[in-house]
Amino acid sequence: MIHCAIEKPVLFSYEECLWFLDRNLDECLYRVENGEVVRALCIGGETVLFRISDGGDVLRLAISDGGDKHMPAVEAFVRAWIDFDTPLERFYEQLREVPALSYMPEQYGGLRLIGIPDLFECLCWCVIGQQINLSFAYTLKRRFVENFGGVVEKGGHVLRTFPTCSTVAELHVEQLRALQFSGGKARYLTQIARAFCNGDISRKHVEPLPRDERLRMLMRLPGVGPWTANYVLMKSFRDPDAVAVGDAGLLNALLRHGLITHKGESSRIDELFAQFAGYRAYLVLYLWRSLSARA
DNA sequence: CGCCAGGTTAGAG
DNA sequence: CTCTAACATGGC
Repeated sequence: MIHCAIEKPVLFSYEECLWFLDRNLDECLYRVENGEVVRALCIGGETVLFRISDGGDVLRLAISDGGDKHMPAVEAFVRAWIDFDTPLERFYEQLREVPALSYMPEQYGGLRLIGIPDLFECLCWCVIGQQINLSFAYTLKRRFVENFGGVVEKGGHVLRTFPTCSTVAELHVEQLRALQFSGGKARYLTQIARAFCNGDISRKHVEPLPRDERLRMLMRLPGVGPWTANYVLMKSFRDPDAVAVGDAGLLNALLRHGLITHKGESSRIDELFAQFAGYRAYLVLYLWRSLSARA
């Protein structure tokens, strides 16, 4: 067991981030227990288990034995996953300028944009979640991971890793249909997996491109439309201005705040987001956050 | 039973 | 380019 402490950034709330990580009880890629996050991570062919806990001014990381040499990679993953490196001061100023949103820095202060660093995982999660309610989406993801992903058992924990593209590329549509995936989702998932295996797409290819090119590259994949492409920019590439256009939850949040009176007021939405240049993705996150009551 | 859900696609006009 | 139906199923 090796430990490490990361200094928390300004405007960081362990509690808020933990709330986000724990808000859905059916998450299968990590566990939240006793205020700690436990997760498995594949690094260079090895699977290491790590644990995150609150250490006051620091975040504590612990890696289970054997994984000592992977601490730098785990630390880098956690920093990226929980978005340590975005300063939020300016965003909170922007929120305070909009009366309907001015409560947010107080209510959700320190909430960070928890990402999905792996591009393949992020795309699969989008396809799984399209046009179904979130709880069913988590059910489908669990079935997907439990049936086709990896398992690690260490120190009394059973943890799972996301299926690899080579595994998913070999799946038959009927295997996914049996898990109650629609025919469309089943086809998209296997086709996207093949695109990764073929090298038709990879993070390395997409990352260097400007936003429009990234969107275009992503939308060439089957099952990837504007919503998914922007969601991927937000959660996997950390584009600060990516907005999941037309998102059902986002529209509901805008309605609840009286920022629009009916869905389809795209010009008014554009105006609002224009005020949040540099932090549009964070505005989406905080609006999503507002849809869930505090536990 | 009906309507909506972290949408996308194919086909028609 | 815009509009529509179909997709499959759960939650309410």
